[in-house]
Amino acid sequence: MKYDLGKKPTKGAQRTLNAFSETMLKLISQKRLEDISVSEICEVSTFPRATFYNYFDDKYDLLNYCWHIIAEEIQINEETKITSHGILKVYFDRIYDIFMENKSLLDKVLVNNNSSSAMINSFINYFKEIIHHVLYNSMDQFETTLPLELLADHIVATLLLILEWIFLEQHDTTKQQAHQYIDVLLGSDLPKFKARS
Amino acid sequence: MKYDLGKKPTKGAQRTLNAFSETMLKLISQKRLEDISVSEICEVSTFPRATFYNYFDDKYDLLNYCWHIIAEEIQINEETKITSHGILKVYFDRIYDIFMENKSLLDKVLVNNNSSSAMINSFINYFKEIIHHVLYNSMDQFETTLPLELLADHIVATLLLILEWIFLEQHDTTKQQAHQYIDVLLGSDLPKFKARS
DNA sequence: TTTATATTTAGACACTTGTCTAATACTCTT
DNA sequence: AAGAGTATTAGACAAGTGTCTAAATATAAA
Repeated sequence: MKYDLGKKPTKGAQRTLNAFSETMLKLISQKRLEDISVSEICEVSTFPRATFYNYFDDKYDLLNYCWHIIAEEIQINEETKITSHGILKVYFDRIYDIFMENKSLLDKVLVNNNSSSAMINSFINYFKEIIHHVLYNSMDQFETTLPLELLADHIVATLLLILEWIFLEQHDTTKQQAHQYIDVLLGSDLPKFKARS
Repeated sequence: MKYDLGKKPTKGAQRTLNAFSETMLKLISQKRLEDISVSEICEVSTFPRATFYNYFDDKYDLLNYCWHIIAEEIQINEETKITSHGILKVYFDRIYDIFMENKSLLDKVLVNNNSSSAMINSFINYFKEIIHHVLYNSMDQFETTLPLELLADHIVATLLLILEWIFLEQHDTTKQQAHQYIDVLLGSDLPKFKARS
């Protein structure tokens, strides 16, 4: 990303960011990511290519920014301190809700991109990263003989696998049913969690 | 892949396939995948670009063929019929051995591509696919309330996660230690397996 | 309102991509 | 050794990529 999201953007910058991300979401609802060029994104957004490259490295970078926009609602942050092993389901539920809110968009995108590994990887990896980040900072809660990083990776991968199963492979599943999947795949007795002190 | 790997290749075709795959492995040991162009691959191989496109769709397709070459030694096939739940470790060990045999190559590749998600995804996804394929055909061995596809995905993802931890994130780990990781992450009592009939 | 700063823009640059053609050369069988 | 079937090749094509300039605009803060 060329543009610094740290500072709060000016009016014009925000307009430009919005235009490009909305165009991208529109285009991936209509055709395969591979068939979308930066030139086309710019034509649809009625911005010149030079402006695109002021903000993004390439179309994948813009795509990542789109996930960022969608995920902004998550509000998982360091303050969400862990009070019980139910925390995993709290994380899971937040992402589940976001995906559910954006289900019609996701479904449209999948019609054209269900076999595009670049698209799927981009999407899954984005959410893996943000969950991994918050989860790893709570890992002192866990009692395990495993390397903490490895355990965190495994938990995150498992949560995302279930979300992928539900939303990308489109197996309608209630939150309750999904919680059962978590219990089975991560151990129904959750032996890896410390007793509360 | 433009070329049909089903039929056995002629002498010339084999020579060409070898030249391109050897060049690719050489180049990814030297620089980032993103910085390698089809033109460069062709210059190093002293083949014209037209020949490249006779065989491959693009550089990612060639990369996939490279993993195919490396994985050919695996010899996991349908005949390897499952006799006990130890089968998971059999699969794991085969890939572990292949990665170990190619460790010096992997290490060189990672120097330049440790942050290239295209490279890592290509590598991991290739091996996920081949393990998934053989594993899914043995899933009647498992006793579970989960959808079989989901359980298979989870097992494969977990095995690959451990291999990624060892070989890509380069935490030296013995096969025995890795087996312990499998036991813990997939359930030390392996409750998901049917009793033998 | 002015000014410093940030953003947008047109156009040019060298380079890469994937496809196509038609001529040439190889190599496998018989 | 001849012919059928494969494989290689040069070069051209339209399109896309990412970078760079320098001028023109827009914006935020004093």
